[in-house]
Amino acid sequence: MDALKILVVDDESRMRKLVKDFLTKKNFQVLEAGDGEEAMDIFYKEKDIALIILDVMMPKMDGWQVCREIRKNSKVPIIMLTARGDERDELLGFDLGVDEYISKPFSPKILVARVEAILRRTGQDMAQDMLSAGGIVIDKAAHLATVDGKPMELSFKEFELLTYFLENEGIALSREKILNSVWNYDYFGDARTIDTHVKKLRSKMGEKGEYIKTVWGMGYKFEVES
Amino acid sequence: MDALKILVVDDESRMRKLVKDFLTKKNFQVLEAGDGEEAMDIFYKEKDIALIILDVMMPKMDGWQVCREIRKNSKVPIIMLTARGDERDELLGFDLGVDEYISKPFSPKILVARVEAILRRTGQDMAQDMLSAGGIVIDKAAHLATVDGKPMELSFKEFELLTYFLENEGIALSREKILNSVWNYDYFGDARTIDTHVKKLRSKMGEKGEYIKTVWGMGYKFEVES
DNA sequence: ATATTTTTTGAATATTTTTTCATTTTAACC
DNA sequence: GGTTAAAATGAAAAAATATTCAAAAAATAT
Repeated sequence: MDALKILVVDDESRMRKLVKDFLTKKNFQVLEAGDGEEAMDIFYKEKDIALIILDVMMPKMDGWQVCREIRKNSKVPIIMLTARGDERDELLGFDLGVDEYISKPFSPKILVARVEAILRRTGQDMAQDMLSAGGIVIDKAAHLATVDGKPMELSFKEFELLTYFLENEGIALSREKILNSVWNYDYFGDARTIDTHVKKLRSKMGEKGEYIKTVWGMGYKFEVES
Repeated sequence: MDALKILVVDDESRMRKLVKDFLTKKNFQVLEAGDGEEAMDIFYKEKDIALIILDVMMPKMDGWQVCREIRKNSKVPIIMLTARGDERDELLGFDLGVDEYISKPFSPKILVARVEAILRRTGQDMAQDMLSAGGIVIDKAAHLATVDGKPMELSFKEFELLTYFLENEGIALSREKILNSVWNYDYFGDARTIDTHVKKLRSKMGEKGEYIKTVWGMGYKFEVES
């Protein structure tokens, strides 16, 4: 999984470094720009910037201008760094499509929290780990599986197994293959243990348990209808 | 600390619901009135309304009348919802002591921004860093958490942990992840220490302790209901 | 310094999951 | 149909994991 790119725009290099340090620690890739023009350059060159942190006060092209310019082409989330208590700014900003404000001075912790919250909200985070087929939905982030909207109470292994099935919809999977993927590769117990798990899965899935089909002399296959 | 009360007056219930939804999310308590008379009733009955959002066009008693009536006794901030581009209205309104205009149709985001700006301006603010879910409210600024309005006595770590849970509502969190976020990333103690904190949190949260769910073989998840 | 509170640790206990295994049922083939 | 191999089932043992408690250690306040 690649790190998400965050562009930090501020004329003070110390501030950039501070923010960068904290975001880097959280496994983001941080790009820096010292002024608005540079920011635009980088933004257009790099195709996949996930979020921009923008200081309002900058020489040449200020934060608002940069924001306006970017909004012409992109909906990338923008966090503005403002001086404390300037609500006029905020009003202006919300019209421009700013996602969040953080007033200086701020704690890096808050910054990081907001960044993560926004990325989560805009669904860019963790690649929206969702899977679905035939009314069964798997939300990896929540570690939750539902049938027709109703949550199933699955154990860890059951969840993993069902996920593996969904990821390989329509493909016949040998017990060996399942064992190697869902269990550890060095596992060496009885292959029949899979049968038991399949049994439980099927029963917890109700009538949709039929989607897990037995492939005789071979293993199992997840398939919706036919 | 109690949520601030906002009175929304509009004859269209759909509009009221829309506004209510957004404000509720930001942790305001929203009261609704379908016409001017009802609005006056509620305003006099409830002593501490922090702000009123008032539609101009209403049957019986229109927005102006309501505004005039309220201004006889109170300086509570008033936001008027007007049809687009009716400047005559605005002129009239400023004489009457209207604090802000928002012309329909508006984006709820803007509405929320204005509301918060006004409350900040009039010093009633405190909305800042609030989080809430399922009757649990966290005021980061005050470092205070409440269940159904009743404050919980949380230690520092407990507070941080609960905050982290709220910030990641619905997401399964591994112990490792929790450790890295709530504790320092270089912390290297026993992961069981989380369990102990969870236990205490749950007990202090009363029956809502159930919202912190155990994700077997994985960690914990904060989730309301279901 | 001393007292108090918070945080962490470690071990006992409880719970849940996973695996095993014997038995029954099912499918494929003659 | 009868035979055989494979899969489904159910119950129970084994393993893994979570909860709880009490006490030690650390941090804070007095």
